[in-house]
Amino acid sequence: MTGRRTLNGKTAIVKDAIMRPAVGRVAVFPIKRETLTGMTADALRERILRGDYPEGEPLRQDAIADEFGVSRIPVREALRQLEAEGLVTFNPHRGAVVSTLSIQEIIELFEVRAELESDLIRRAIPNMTSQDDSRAREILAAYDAAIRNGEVMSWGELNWQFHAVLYAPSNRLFTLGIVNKLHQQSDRYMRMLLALAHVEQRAKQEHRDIAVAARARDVKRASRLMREHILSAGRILVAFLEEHRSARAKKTRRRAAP
Amino acid sequence: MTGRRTLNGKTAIVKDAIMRPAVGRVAVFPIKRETLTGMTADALRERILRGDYPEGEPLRQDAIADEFGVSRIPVREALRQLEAEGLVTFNPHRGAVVSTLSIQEIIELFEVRAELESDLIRRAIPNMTSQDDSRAREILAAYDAAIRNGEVMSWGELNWQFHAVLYAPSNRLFTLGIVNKLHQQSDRYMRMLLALAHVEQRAKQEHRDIAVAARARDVKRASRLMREHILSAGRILVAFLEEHRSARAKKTRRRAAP
DNA sequence: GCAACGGATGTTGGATACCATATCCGAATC
DNA sequence: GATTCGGATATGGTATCCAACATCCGTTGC
Repeated sequence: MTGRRTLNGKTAIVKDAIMRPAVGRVAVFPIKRETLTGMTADALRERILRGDYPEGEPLRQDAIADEFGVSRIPVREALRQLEAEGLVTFNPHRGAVVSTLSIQEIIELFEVRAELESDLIRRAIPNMTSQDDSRAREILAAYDAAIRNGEVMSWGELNWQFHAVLYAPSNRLFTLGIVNKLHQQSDRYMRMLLALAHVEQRAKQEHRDIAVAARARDVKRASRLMREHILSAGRILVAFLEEHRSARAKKTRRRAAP
Repeated sequence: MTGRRTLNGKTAIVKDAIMRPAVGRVAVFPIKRETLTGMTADALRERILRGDYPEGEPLRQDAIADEFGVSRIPVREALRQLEAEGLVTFNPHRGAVVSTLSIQEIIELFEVRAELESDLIRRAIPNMTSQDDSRAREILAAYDAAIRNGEVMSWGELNWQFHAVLYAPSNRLFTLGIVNKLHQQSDRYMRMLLALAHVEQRAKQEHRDIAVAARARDVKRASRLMREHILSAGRILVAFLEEHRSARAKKTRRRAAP
């Protein structure tokens, strides 16, 4: 066996399963040969993005290594990687914690996104085909279905896919990589206010409007709508966080000095 | 002794030296307590940015660990960090190499910079004070002196400082962090064509023009000049690289089949 | 009563030794 | 000439050990 089994039913990152066709048979499909470091990084990233590890949560190397059934080395390397992605913060000799963005940083995050993404869709629309249109429509449908069924989990992924489909015809992979990282950060926070129904409905309508403008190849309108879509989402999130954080700060103070 | 001595006169990252005042004396200044991983990452980053390690150069863990007088662990973590910064590329089981940006990626790099930095200076100018003006003037003077003395080494740092001083009044640290990383990548390539005198002179004049517009608090003009400054630098670099790379490709082909 | 001191304790940062495996390279083979 | 078959070599990873550091907590001293 290649993989490493957990001792007591914990998570475990398995290498097996995929790479075991029938006996004596040759594995035709290119087997996914990732390193443990990469898999650990992926697993941790997903947990952070899904909110399993909330803001400020300390990430103990031993515990994570234990849970995944690996040694501390790949865990540490994965954490370093996530640090450079902005998802994790290292305090020397005190370990890593899930990073916290200040209100100011979140404001900037959405404004940078607005800048880059309105530019991306502007460059993408001239290259769009009817295939892109129907692809966007499909994703929107899946998006709506997910909302109706209350699948909060898949929201982030579908939201990114919708944006990515609109930007893809720009053929700008480098920029898309940057924007993808920014999306990860913003989605991590957006998930917090998905419960608020009017936010979902609003985003859904804005997405629909953008798709229509793109289908009409209306560059200016689509670009403007995208910018406004991002900026308004940012404003709503910031308002929510300001209330949320000030409330939590009060509670902390009260607990500290009762 | 805290530090680790090299065995045979190699580079060595020293922890000592700084943290040893006179005997019995207390270290007043906050001693720089970085981890070896961090120091290794810094050292490697600088070497890559300075061009000591050229594009595509394989980065052997053992060799680096040896040269710095550390074990492989901090080296591997440092490399992971640099990977996420885009300076290094990992090929599973084949090791890390200094990353190479394609022409397309470099085009995008400069266009993203143009987008973000013209926006930054636009937001910064309303907050500028005469102190910022003189600070910019100082850096420009140092920049000129460096060019006159042919100090290619300090060019990248001074160039970034000039840009950073102009953007600082915007109070947008998050965006500045992104832009800083982009600058690192672009400076790495710009250094290649610093020998071309007309490029230096041109950049110098453009910087001067931008500084004048900023001093006049002319938002639109400064923003436009900055955008053009970045885009024209990008165009020159791309032209140079296209020639350079096609020439090298020919030579490689010839050597491969003589 | 309260601040300062001085251990416990636990975690990180790092070294070292060791191993399995993937990749590369050259020689032998067909 | 193309292919196959071994070594070399470097990476990815484990296990174990240790020093430095942060933090908590009880004690001391004022």
